[in-house]
Amino acid sequence: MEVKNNPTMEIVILETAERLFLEKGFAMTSTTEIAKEIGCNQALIHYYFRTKENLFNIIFEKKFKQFFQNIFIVENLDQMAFPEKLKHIIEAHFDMVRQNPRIPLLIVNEFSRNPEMVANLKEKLQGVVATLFESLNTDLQAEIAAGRVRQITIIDLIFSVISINISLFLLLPVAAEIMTLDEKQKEIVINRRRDEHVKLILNGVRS
Amino acid sequence: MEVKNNPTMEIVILETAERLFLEKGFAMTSTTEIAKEIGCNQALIHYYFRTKENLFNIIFEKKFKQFFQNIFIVENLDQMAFPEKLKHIIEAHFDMVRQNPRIPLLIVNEFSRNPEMVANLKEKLQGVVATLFESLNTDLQAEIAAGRVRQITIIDLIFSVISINISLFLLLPVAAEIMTLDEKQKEIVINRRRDEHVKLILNGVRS
DNA sequence: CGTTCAATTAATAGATCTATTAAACATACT
DNA sequence: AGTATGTTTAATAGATCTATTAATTGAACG
Repeated sequence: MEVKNNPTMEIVILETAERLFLEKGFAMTSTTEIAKEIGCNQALIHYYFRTKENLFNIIFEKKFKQFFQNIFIVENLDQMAFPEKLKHIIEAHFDMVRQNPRIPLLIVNEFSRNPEMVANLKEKLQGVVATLFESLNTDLQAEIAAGRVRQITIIDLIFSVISINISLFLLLPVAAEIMTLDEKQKEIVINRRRDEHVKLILNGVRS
Repeated sequence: MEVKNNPTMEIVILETAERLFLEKGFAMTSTTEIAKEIGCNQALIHYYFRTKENLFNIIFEKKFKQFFQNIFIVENLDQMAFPEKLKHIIEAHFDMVRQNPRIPLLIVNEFSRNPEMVANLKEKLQGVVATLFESLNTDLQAEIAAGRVRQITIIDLIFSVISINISLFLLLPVAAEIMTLDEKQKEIVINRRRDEHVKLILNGVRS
C-alpha cells in the first residue's frame, strides 16, 4: 500500500483560507498570505487546490449550503401555537446568524463578483427550502383565516425574518464604531435586538 | 492669466471611479480599468488624484455623508400624527436606499478593510443624527405614555427601519437569482416590500 | 539499504497593478 | 513666432500575485 494522503495539511489550508476569505473577501486574500499564515510554502496551496478560485469555490459552496440549509432549524415545533412557533423560528435563525455573522457578506460580495456561482448552487437548496416553507405556510394561512394575522405571504414573512436578523450582524460593526460601543456593549445590544426582533415580527404580522 | 485647470476630466474620473467602486469594490477595481473605461491614459488618474486610495477616500466620504445625512428627509412632518409621520419616514428612507442600493455594501466592506476611515467620519455626522432623532423621540415617548406604542427605544425603532430597508436592496440581487426573478418582477417585489415595511414597523411597535 | 511515492520547498515565468518620470501635446499670452 | 503652463501620454520601475516546474525531503516497504 502507498502512503495515505495526509488530510491534515489540506484541512489546515481549508480552515485558514475560510477564516481569511470571511475576514477580507476573495480579492483581498492572496494564496501567499494564506501560506504565510499557516507557515508553509505558497505552492502547497496550489498543490492541494490547484487554483485560488477553486479553493474559494469549495469554501463558498460549503458556507452557502450551511447558511441556507440551517435557515430554520427548530425542534418540536409541531405542538406549538403559531406565535410560539414563529418566536422559536426567529430565535433559532437569529442564533444561527450570530454564529455565522460574516457569511451573508461573503455571499452578497461573491454574487456581485460571480453571479454564476450562486446560480449554480440555487437548485441544490430549492427542495429543502420549499418543504420547510410549506409547513409554516399551512399554519400561517390558518391564522389569517382565523383573523389573528393580517394578510401576508409566507415569502414576505420569512424574508422579513431573514432580513432583520442578517442586517443586524452586517451593520453592527459599523454601527458599533459610530456609536462607540465596546465588545461588552455590543453583546448587550445583540441580546436586546434578539428580543426586539421577536416582538417586531410577532406584533408586525398581527391583524 | 494662466489657463484654468480643466475640471472636466477630473469629474469624469470621479464619476467613472464611483460607478466602478460601487459595482466591484475597492480591491477589484484597478486604476488601469478606470482609465480604460474612460478611454484615457492610466497615469492621468494618478495625475489628478495621486493614489488610488486617495481617489477612493474622496468618493467614499462623499457617499458616506450622502447616505447618513439623507437618512430621514421628509417634509412637513410637524402636522402629522405619529403613525403617519413614521410611515413617511420609513417610505422616505426606503426611497433613498432604493436610489443608492450599493452604498451600504460599500460602507460595510470598506469598514472591514479600513475601520479607521469610518472612525474618522463618524464625528461629522453625530450632530446631524442627534437632532433628527430627538424630535422623533419626543413623539415616540408621548405615544408610549399614551399606551398606543409599546416600550421601545428610539434607537431600536430607527435601527429596525434602517435594517429592513437596507437589507432588502442588499439581499435582493441574490434573492432574485435564487427565486429566478426578472427585472419586472423585481420591481413588483420592491414595491410590495415598501408597503410591507411600513406595515411591519407600524404594527410592530403597537402595544 | 535502497526504492518509491507523496509532501513540501525553491525558483521562477508571466501577468497585472500602482506609481513615477520624462516627453509630447495643447493652449493662452506676449 | 515663441515661451510658459497645464494636460495627456509613453515608458517603465518596482511590487505583488497566481501558477507551474523541478528539486528536495521524508516516510513506508520490500
